[in-house]
Amino acid sequence: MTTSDETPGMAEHGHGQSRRVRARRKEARPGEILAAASSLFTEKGFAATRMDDVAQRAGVSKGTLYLYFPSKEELFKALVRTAIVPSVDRFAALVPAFPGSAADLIRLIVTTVGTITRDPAIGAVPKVLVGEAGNFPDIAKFYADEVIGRALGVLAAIIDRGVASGEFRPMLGKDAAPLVIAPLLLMAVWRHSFLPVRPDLMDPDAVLANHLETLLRGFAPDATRDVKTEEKS
Amino acid sequence: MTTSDETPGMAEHGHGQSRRVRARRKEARPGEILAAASSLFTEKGFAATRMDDVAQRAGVSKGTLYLYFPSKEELFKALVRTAIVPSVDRFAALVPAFPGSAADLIRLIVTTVGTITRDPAIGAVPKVLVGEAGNFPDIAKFYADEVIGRALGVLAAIIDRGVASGEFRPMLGKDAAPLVIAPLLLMAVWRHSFLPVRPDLMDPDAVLANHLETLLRGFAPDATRDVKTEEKS
Amino acid sequence: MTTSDETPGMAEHGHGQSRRVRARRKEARPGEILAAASSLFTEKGFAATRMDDVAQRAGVSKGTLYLYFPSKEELFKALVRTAIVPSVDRFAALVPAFPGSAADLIRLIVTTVGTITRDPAIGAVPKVLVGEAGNFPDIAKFYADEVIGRALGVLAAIIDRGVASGEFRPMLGKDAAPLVIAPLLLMAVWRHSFLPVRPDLMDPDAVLANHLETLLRGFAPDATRDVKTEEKS
Amino acid sequence: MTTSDETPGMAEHGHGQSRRVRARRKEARPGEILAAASSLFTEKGFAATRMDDVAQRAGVSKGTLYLYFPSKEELFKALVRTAIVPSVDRFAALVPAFPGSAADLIRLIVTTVGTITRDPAIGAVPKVLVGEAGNFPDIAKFYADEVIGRALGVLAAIIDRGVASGEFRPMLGKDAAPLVIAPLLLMAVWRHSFLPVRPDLMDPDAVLANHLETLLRGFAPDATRDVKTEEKS
DNA sequence: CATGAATGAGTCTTCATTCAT
DNA sequence: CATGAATGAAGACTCATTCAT
Repeated sequence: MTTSDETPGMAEHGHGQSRRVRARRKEARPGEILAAASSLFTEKGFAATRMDDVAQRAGVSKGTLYLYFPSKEELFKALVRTAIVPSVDRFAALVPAFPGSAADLIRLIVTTVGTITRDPAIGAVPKVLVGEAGNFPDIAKFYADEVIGRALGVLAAIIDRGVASGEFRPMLGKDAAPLVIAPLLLMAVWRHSFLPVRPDLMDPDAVLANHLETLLRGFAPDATRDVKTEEKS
Repeated sequence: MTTSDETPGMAEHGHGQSRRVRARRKEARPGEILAAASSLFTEKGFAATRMDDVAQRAGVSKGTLYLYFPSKEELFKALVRTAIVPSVDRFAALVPAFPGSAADLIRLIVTTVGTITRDPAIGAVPKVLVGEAGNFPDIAKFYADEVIGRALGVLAAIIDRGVASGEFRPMLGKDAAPLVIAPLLLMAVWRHSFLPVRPDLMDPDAVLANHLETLLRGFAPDATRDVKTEEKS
Repeated sequence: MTTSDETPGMAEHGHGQSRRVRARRKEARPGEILAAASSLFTEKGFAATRMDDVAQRAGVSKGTLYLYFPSKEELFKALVRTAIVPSVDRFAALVPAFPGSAADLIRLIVTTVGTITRDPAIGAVPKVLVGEAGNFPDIAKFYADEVIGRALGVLAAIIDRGVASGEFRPMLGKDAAPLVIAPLLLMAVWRHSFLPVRPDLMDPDAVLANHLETLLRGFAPDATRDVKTEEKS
Repeated sequence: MTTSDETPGMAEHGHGQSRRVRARRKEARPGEILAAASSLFTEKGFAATRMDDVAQRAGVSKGTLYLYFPSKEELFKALVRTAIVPSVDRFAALVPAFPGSAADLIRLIVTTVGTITRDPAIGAVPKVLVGEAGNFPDIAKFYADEVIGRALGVLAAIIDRGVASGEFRPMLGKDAAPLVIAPLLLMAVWRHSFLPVRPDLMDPDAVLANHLETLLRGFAPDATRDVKTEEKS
């Protein structure tokens, strides 16, 4: 807020070059800090991460942190905003224009998200949120609204579309959407929390492959098959 | 407020009686403390829970905590031990003796665990572990070994049995087991972290019902059907 | 608040003595802390006094401070409350019952307050308030209401009484009351701020003696008076 | 908000003109900074005023402050020097040449100073000094020497002159001089610290009028005097 | 001369842990 | 065994001061 880039074009006239260098640095700072914060929040959790550590890893002093983010909590919120929201936006934009079937779209989403969660800077967020949501209800609210709500909405719409076209068996998209992402989240969390100590227990890639297979088979309509054993749960 | 001085006048009557009460209390203490710790860890996370709060909710003094648990971390480990491990044991014992089909067994497990995760004292643990695993690798290891490893092992065995008997389509139990619990964990976390702020986004019961339906349909073998569109993902 | 002395009489039965000692210490703590805070606020001002210093001078640890006062500001408020308000109460109670003339009463008050302001623990307060009133409007309000307002009210009542009885020349007590205390405040501040560096500039006792003389002469009515009652104070 | 970029386009016209403006500005800078510092010290006290705020209110950058004043403390010293000392000089010069009586001179001084203390830039100084004298003994010393000592000296000389001429009753000017300024200081402080929160408690003008009346009556000699010259101020 | 980004020492406050009673 | 007053290390945040541009 105080760091608004006022009159950005003006400086070009005089010693524009020197300004340029400064400006580039100044503009890069928030990103560097966010990257440092992301990796530390992932490793240690929100509460256990000290601002000193963030500063050190970002290569700046403690005071500089507060030049760009007014508090630790705001730093985390900014992380959520910059790391997650754009991804959701991308997918939301994808849906209406997608040419293929609903199953293909789900396949695409699961595969892509599965890849994204490998990025520590992104996988961190769900992990931290799970741990800290109770302490910071406004963060939880923000995340629930901006990320989860919209992501589930997009998925539910896809599923409902598949149901309407007869591609999927009858069900409510709202009740099925969480099933699509549940294993993705589990894998993201797993990678960050348990894979380091027990790499043998789970092979994320094999699990995700099986997830897609099982999910789409499970969504398929009855057709003329005789697999009508499972009625009510 | 929570620290109601229950039965304050009782002890005055006689030593025998008061001692009885004392003794009974004394044995109950660890359990009361664990219960208090569990609910607080759930609500606020491990780092944000103060020993003061635990003492208050347990109705004892802060010093008493340290009579039973040498540190906050040990308190948490004890919580994991007492709250989770027995449940896993119970299920592990169930598997070999179970008379029904593999699908029935999975149905039983999912339903039962789904109910269990409603108990805040138990739902807490995964949530806290996710958030704190990075800080306390030995806890993560302990939990990965004692709980996750064994739980997944049990599930994998069931699935492999179902595959062997032709009840399920060919797959590795190891790769499928996580799919059984992923939505269960998601619901447990959801209940604790986001349900309070966005109760409209998800109906846990409906999701779990759909989970069971989708999962078992997805596990079913091909039979003589023509749903052979999904080969490799 | 959390330190409520519940069931204070009960302990007498058992090891009452040991409790006694503890209790005495615990009860003395707030006073010791207030005394330390008072002297430090006097010497250095509110903002420049570190809680570390207060703790050290009070002979306790930093944490102990927060056991009794939830913040630095509350510590200061408590100081105002305990150091000043009772004195004002004492004088307010004095006025209606006083047998002598209005002049005698003013003489008594000025002399007594003059003595009181020698006590560093009390002289501190006006000094600090002057410096910090702008930062802590609620403290200023509290002090203006509880101390200044009431003190001026008492003095104004005395003066109005003197005017009514013909002992003083016609004037409004409200406009004259501040004149009574102005030199007292000046002396209090002087003692704390400038006496140490320039002890020669002013002799507080001689000034106060002259103040009394000048004030009561100045209050005397015109007329054919022989107001030679006030000799030396 | 206070930092309005006044005349932003002016400099673009020509170098000669812009340089003029610059030069004029440059000379005005110290005064602008001092004015900003004065108003802020008044409002918030010395310690609670940030150099950021001073810079902003003065309309310059933080770095510029240090171009003119090497430190916060020196800034304050300069404030004392420029705001107060000249006033005292003016009065000191007045005394020997004054044609009227001692009472008239005191009347003049009290009235003038009473007006001056309305200027926030000047009323600030005593207020701040009171609060900070303990922290900055050299400031206190400087102020006690340069301002208080000389002011009291001037007043004492006037009073001694009045005593010598029989206009005043016998007394030491040194002991009476503080009485002249005590209510003035009280009013100055009052205006800054308490008038905002309790405007009803005191009417500074009425009090000062009564002060003059009471003081001069109180200074008058006993005897068969007819010093009934002073009616209303 | 002027700027404002960067610094880091210093301060308030919290909380796990200890120990005299 | 139980208590709770006391401790002090640690962390978030502020702000006077510096210096490259």
